[in-house]
Amino acid sequence: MSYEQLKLKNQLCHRLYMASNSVTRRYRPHLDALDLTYPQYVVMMALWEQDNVTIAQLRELTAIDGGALTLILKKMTTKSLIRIVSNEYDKRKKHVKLLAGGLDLKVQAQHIPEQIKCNFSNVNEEEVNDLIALLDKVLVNLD
Amino acid sequence: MSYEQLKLKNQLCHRLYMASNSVTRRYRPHLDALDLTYPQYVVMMALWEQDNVTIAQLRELTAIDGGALTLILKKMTTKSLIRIVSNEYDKRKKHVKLLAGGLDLKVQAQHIPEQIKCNFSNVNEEEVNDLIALLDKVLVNLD
DNA sequence: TTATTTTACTTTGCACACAAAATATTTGCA
DNA sequence: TGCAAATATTTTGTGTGCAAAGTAAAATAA
Repeated sequence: MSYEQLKLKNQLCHRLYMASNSVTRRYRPHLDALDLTYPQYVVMMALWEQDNVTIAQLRELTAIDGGALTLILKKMTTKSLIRIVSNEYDKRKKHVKLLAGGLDLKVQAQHIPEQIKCNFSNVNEEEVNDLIALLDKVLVNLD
Repeated sequence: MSYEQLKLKNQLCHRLYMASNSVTRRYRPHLDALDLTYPQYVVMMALWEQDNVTIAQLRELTAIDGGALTLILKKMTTKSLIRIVSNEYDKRKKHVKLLAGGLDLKVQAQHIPEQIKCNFSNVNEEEVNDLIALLDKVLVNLD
């Protein structure tokens, strides 16, 4: 009956918590320049890949909570990055469309990924891929 | 000039974001039973390992933001889990001490780790260890 | 000693993350 | 047709995460 399993050093979840917060924090200076928060950046990346998706699809793609997404999209609308359009045939559904300002940001954002990689000097390309693969395995069983 | 790097599937950070949120969400039902949030649980784990630490040490151990930690400790004090005591020789420093209620929770919490592992049927013990090792490598360069 | 700087912690303001309740439509069934 | 169940999104309330400003005490410099 050792409480070994309760020690912080054995908690995968705490590692994920620290890593997620730490890495996201590294994005901040880059995203400040675009006047975006990290979740807003995630929404933008989703839209740059596929424009005119419904809010439900965006939730699926980004894994951002629905309630939070409403606020995030509202702010992005205020910044004229996107436009929300109700579906003509099913008024419950709403589509999110990029505006010119949102499209332009893609050009400014294109170098962020490689700049972020500089923060990972301690892990090589292969390890990043291993990490992504393992996280994807973890994510299979979760939501 | 492909925008390949901006695609969500290539973002380590988004994986960390999703994994951290998803895994933490899995703790919720278990922690609700103890009337703890996840960050509060992290603080408890730290204290169960080492009692009577300063708030600065707790910040170091848990990687929880200082401002947030003040609120978290306030709530834990209200629940009579801990007690905050000013250092006699340096009144800037404060020590966090477990109360009986906080100690008792350890017994109730001891089976949470193995119950959580049931959510990771898709990854084996070795993969969890690999994941932890890789995350630790990532964390070396961050804060 | 007194003034300045540093250290430890708290407060404030904003942006999520989340569960649960509310709202508005649409679908499916009697 | 009419109405209950399902779907899509928003709202509400609580709890962080974080940067920046504020406060108080201790260490250091002048």
